[in-house]
Amino acid sequence: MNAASADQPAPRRSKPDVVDAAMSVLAENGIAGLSMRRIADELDVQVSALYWHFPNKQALLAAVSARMVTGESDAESDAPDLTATATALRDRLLAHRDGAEVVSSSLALGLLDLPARQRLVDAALAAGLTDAAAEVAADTLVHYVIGFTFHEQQRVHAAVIGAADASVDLSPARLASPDASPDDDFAAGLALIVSGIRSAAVAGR
Amino acid sequence: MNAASADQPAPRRSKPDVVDAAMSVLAENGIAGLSMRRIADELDVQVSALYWHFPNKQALLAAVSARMVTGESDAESDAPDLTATATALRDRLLAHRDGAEVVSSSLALGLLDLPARQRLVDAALAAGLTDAAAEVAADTLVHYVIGFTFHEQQRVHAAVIGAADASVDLSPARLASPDASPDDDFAAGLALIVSGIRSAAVAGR
DNA sequence: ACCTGAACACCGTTCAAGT
DNA sequence: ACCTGAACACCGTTCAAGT
Repeated sequence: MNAASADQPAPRRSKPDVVDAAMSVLAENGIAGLSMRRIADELDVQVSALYWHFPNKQALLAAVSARMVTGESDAESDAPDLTATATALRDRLLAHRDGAEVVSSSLALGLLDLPARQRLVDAALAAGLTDAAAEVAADTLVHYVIGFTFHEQQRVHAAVIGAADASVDLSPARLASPDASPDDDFAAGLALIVSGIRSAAVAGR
Repeated sequence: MNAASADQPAPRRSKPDVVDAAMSVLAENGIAGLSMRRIADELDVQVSALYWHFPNKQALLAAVSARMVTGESDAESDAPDLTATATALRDRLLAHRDGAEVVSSSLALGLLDLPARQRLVDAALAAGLTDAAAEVAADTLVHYVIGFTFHEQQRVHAAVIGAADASVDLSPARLASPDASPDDDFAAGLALIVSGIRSAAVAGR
């Protein structure tokens, strides 16, 4: 039907095209289904073609991660705020299927720069921390945001698979306060850390 | 040499034997090299034999995780202490190659009970938090410990592979205070959270 | 009860060769 | 510069069959 009549100049793909394809495969299949072959299929290309654009899968994943955590809102936030920046990072991760896991691995491998981290450092400095303490505070918040969101997103996946039974599916925190949502739990834990950071500012004076 | 002369009664393996084999494969090859086939080889058994003992790889990993985080020191600690319990959990994770990653996935899938979490809840209650706040505090600490250690252990791996260059290999915190070790950074972040928890105890009174 | 042997449906990565 | 086609060395899981 289309083999002989095709007169197209054979469309060539760019790096951003590959990232686009990877992100749509991720959205549809999750990180477990994000294979190089599926990405290639999405682009109507052979798997080996991907290796001209990226040296390996991790590098492609790092580019996907950068897309997730980098955006317009970076310049908007005028006054640096710990809670707002941490919450915005969480929202970014939640906006993509398995976002926390993808970002976590790129970050740990040193393949990703997290813009939110610098904003957290600035906010901590503005709160009165020393340079060294501000770095520690930023890393603590980043670990908390990614850890919490990773856990939350993996649980969604586990629920779909049915791997965990109903009793385990409820986190212990939910038993203590049955009305709390993940958002509330996240905010409560975040408030704890931010409060600790404020104390450090006072103590370090 | 040994095929015809073998008179052994064909040794059968138990569940703990499989976990033993998995842990030694993990120690030698890391989580990336922890395959069902390598575990089977370690036991001198066919891969399919593993599926009589465990329904799938995740269940085996959960049993490995439980070994890592459960131990004798659980009953020893008389007075519940937030800092000591969090530090002890970190030490457990560090004691095994890729320990944080293995435990993290089992935990997120709801396949692992973390004894340290209950001890953290108890410590938070003893510090004066409400029931709901103590659960949040425990989860916050668990996320921090696992997130920090996971990041640290992945970086070790990245350094071995040589994936990250030297400039990225140094965390930003290290640039600010060049003498700080991972242990110091961990302790500093932990102190931040514990301080926040103490504030919550005062505020909730 | 515990394990073998063989298969199924996949993986990431490499590489000569084409245009 | 960008991609194909084919191969290499792996995966997790299933299942009939053996003892």
